[in-house]
Amino acid sequence: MASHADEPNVDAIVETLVYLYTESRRLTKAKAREFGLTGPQLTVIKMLDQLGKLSLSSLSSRIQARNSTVTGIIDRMEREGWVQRERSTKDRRIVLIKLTDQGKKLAGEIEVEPMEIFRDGLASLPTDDLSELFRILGVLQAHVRKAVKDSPDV
Amino acid sequence: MASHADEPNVDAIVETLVYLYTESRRLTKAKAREFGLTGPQLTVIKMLDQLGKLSLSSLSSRIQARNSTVTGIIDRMEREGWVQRERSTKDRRIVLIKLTDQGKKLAGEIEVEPMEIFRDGLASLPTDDLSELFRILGVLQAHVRKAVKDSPDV
DNA sequence: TGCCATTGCTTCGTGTGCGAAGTATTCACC
DNA sequence: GGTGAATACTTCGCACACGAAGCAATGGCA
Repeated sequence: MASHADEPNVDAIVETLVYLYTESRRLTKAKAREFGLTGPQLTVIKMLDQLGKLSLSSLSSRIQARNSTVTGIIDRMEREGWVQRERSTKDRRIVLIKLTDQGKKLAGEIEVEPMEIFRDGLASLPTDDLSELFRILGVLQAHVRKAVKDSPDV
Repeated sequence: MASHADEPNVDAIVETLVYLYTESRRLTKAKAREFGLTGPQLTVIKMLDQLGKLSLSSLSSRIQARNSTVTGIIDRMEREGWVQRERSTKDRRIVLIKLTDQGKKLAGEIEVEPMEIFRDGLASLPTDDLSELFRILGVLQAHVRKAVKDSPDV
């Protein structure tokens, strides 16, 4: 029910956003490769290094992926010996993920951030632009969150 | 060589951007499903409907994917009878992709845009914000393009 | 004209990414 | 305390997504 094609900028903005996301992800992946990691694996290992043990679910929501996706990622990381699954004693449904010693060592050697190129771009912006961007994206996020909530997921 | 963690907004912006992209893609995928399509297939069919015949390469660059990815997408769409491959006579290396009659019919029935939720959010913004966003994203894009050009792809 | 680098596409192997369905566990409520 | 709904995770099948390697066609240049 949206009326499109009334504001030509919209198409350009969407295109730019997709470009920024896709290309940043590609460059991150290429960097991660140098450490024998994939993109998502880099994100996970950094996150565990900073936050310690995390349940699979909280890991999923933090990296914006579904549990079924993260199960696979952790499977492969466990196979490589970087992480370890551990059943929570309080709630035996919960699987906690933690870095192994080898995983911690690897995490320490990595000097790359996920979406690093995009971050660098942001860092080069004047503070005012950063604030504006933060504000506007916030509005957009609220809009999308509402749409997600109202969508037929129930 | 970037100094991170100096501007707390950066992390939040990255997170928001990833959220917007991921969730918009998911919702598009869900909408596309109602027409028996996947997300990328929806994008391709809309594009071909608007632009007519396109080479596989130009299709790839327009949807921000690699040729090897698009080959697979077109394989499946051809299997469903929506598109057709056609060898260019001018340059026999080039494969032109075009909609079949069935594909055109389907394209006409679809009232969804790729990233529609994000577009809707943009449409609800005041014009000034839209311009600001356009400008700032443009700066970021220039930054990333430079990084891509300088990366060891050569 | 001939040769080689380049271009356009496909093939292959691996890793996401997801929904649907399944299992185990916990919770809510009676 | 027992039972059904809810939660946490896994499994499965399918569709991207990509790099590397391969093949065919084209172009550049001697």
